[in-house]
Amino acid sequence: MLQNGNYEALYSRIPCYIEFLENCSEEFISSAALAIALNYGEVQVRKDLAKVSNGGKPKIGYRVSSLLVDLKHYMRYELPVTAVIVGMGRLGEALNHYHGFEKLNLKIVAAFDINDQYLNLKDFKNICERENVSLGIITVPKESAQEIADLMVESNIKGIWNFSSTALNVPSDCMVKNENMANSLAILLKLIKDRAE
Amino acid sequence: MLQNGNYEALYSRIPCYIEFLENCSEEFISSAALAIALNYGEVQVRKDLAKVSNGGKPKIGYRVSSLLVDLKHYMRYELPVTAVIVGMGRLGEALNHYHGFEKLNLKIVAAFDINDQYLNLKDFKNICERENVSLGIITVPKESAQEIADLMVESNIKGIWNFSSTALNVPSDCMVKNENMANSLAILLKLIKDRAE
DNA sequence: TAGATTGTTAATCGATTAACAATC
DNA sequence: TAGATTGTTAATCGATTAACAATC
Repeated sequence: MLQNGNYEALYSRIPCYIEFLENCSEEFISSAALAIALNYGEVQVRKDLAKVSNGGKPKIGYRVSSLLVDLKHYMRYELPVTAVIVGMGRLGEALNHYHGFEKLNLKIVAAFDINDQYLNLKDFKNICERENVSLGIITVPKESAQEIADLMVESNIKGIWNFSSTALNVPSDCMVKNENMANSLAILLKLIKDRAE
Repeated sequence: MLQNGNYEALYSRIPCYIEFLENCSEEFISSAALAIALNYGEVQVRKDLAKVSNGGKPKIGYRVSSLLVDLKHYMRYELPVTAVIVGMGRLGEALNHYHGFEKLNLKIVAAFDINDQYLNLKDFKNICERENVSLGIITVPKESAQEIADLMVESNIKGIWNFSSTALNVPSDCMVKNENMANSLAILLKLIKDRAE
């Protein structure tokens, strides 16, 4: 496993900066204005931007256009990635049609399911190798999630976006990001319930 | 805004403990076994469980059944919550049919959309008040997200699960949890790309 | 020059990990 | 009693915030 810092907190804010700046018509913007718009601390914004760009100018702020270039480059948006998705239930369908992945330079090249209106899993490895797929999206029920993950690892996929509600076992050179809807909701419900006393 | 600690990290692990223990047929379990199964640190498991239950027994471990009771009670699973969902595109449909919210004691009682096969927004406030709705799920495009959020606040909703890709402005007694798919994916892509050198 | 704004250093905070003491 | 396992105290780590110095 590689070792140079994780910065997930930072990585999660950068797309928000990008989103906001894409819709910003000014030539320059200050850290204070960004902080207010995105509900972050002012110092935090300056720290984030310092890590990513070569800085703003006192009294003027940051040039929006070059900040955008720097932020996107930092996130490596310019590198295209191809993905496949396995499990074409409602969630799989939703992700497959989602607008907003294009701007990340992600292309979903194949959709698999046991339902034969989609691609058959027997062709999975071939297709992944031919299309040089590096991301796998898992939207199958938890019972079959691990076997799909195994197939993905075997097919040289480097990252898994896991929507099934089970922990996956994969070698350390394959990244897994769990996106468990029910768990995420459980956190919000706990916060709501605690506030209500 | 209430002030007694946030513990989001802890809250996000608890549903995983619960999930695992639901499918565990032993009478007792050790922190080490849980740690291995869920890929957490052993000490972290013990700290988490100490916060939630009244403890295990050295040499024996934790009683699975009472641990489950304590974990669910800590998360307040016993309190039912009613929710509404606005925006019945593919993602809205997926969430509306999602299995796994029931176990959290959440019931989605109404689905709204401008498409008139669903409920009309003009009845929103009435329905929310009648059904005592405390959670709103937003799956509309970002252009209309803020106005839906305003309507929810006005209708006394206490928490918003926001799938639109924009920051919402709400008073501090309404919790917002952002679930921005594209941003979440961006983080994973960044990690994958960095690893590939 | 004065003032606004960036950049940096130090302090705080929270979460995780390590070391070890307590207990069945 | 010895050994396994829990529980707790202290150390570490990372992220955020506060205070202030640098600069245009």
